[in-house]
Amino acid sequence: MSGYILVVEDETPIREMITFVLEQNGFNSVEASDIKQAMDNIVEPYPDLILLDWMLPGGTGVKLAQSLKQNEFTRNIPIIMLTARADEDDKVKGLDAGVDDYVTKPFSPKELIARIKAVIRRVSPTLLAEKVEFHGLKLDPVSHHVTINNEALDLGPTEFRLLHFFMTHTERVYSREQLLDNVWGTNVYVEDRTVDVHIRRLRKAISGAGHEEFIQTVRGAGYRFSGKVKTS
Amino acid sequence: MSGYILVVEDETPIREMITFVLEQNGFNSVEASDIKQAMDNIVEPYPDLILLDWMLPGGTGVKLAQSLKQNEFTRNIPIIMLTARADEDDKVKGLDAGVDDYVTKPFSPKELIARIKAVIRRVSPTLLAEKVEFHGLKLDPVSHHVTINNEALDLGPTEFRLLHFFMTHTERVYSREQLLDNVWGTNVYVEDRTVDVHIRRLRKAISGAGHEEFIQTVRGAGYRFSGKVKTS
DNA sequence: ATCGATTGTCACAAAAATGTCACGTTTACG
DNA sequence: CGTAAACGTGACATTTTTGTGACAATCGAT
Repeated sequence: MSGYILVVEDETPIREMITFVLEQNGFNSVEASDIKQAMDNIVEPYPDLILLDWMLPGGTGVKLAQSLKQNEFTRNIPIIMLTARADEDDKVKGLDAGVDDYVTKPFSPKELIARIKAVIRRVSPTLLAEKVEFHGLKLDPVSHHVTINNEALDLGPTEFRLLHFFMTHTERVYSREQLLDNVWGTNVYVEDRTVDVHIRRLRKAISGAGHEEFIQTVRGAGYRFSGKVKTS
Repeated sequence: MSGYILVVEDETPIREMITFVLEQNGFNSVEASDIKQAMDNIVEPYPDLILLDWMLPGGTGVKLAQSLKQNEFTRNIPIIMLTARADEDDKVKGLDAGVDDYVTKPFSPKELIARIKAVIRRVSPTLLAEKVEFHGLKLDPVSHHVTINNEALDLGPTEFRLLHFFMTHTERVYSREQLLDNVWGTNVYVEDRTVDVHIRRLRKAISGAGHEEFIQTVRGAGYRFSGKVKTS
């Protein structure tokens, strides 16, 4: 992840537990124990998400949420409220304030992470996408940049998705049908051989920069993305 | 910051300490040691905020606050009261007078600045927005001025917001929908292709000043703001 | 009301990407 | 070897996506 998550929670043990969980799961985090500290941290670069305690000294979290959602610069920062109460009325209020989701204390780390990812996935899916690197090949789903030994590659959308799939599924043979399902999508009717053509285009783009053969043909079975060169 | 903060405080050492702190933190300030001086300074251009001592010779600060809050021209100037007393009754009085916040003497510079920022952020967030610079492009969210290599650009409001968003979110691909959410606002119904048109206008404005291509098209994905120039 | 600036939408042009085919090449296997 | 199947490759028509100019509606300041 490139950005960070702001944790606004006055109870220090809980706050620290949360940040611990976040960092265990690869999120950066910044802590705030009250509204004031929170406001001081809601500046550029804005957090990717805010975990906001319901009850805060010096004002409720709901008010902060409301004011953030009314400000044009902060309006789009997703907010997850932390509440000890499963109070239905309060939830309604919070949702009116534009809050994106709720987590009721006590919660399990697993649940918290799941909620966070769900919200981020809804708001900005690419944030969860991670850079992939493989033998000098680099692919960044966020910027859509692909480089081989720091030299830029120009790929079409399909080649990009195909390469992304291969780079996250290496050393394994995939049939044309499997590739169609995973890259083109299920229930799409295209000829099997179309895969060949795109493999061809991808190979051209990669080795066009003069490099080894990443995509190997497995006769009668499909294709395999691998660092090892086929000797046969 | 474009404007200034008016400091109304009769005790010279404290007043000077405050203005020192303010200027250290990038705020302009004007000093007043009594009500009369204060009134003389509350004219156009109005201060962005007033720091008002509770006890002033020739009248209490509360009265000044009240009269300011009753005047249609000065009503919206945020006021922070400086008080030596943590007296609850006084606070209530002050808040009744429409005062925006309190700072109890003695206070730390950090606290003062934080309170000021919090109030300004609440009242007029754009005042705190920071200038953005990127490869010779400069954007000032406060004055809405944009320059490229010190040459002024003329942008419409939407182009301005779009550019601001891009300059604070570089090297990342955003889909048309994401741009609509972030620049136009959520739940606004506008055609996807409208983004294209504004991209076009923004590109025209930027490169109209004869410069490189900041906004890159990522086919099938959206647009990306980047310093790197696409070669192919 | 009037003028200019701004904005969203459309229609068309331009560009890029895609899927398919035809044909050449390689491989497996008798 | 010879043959058939599997795969590579270039070309091409079609479709999809994006660029661009024009235009009417809207908004704000006179």
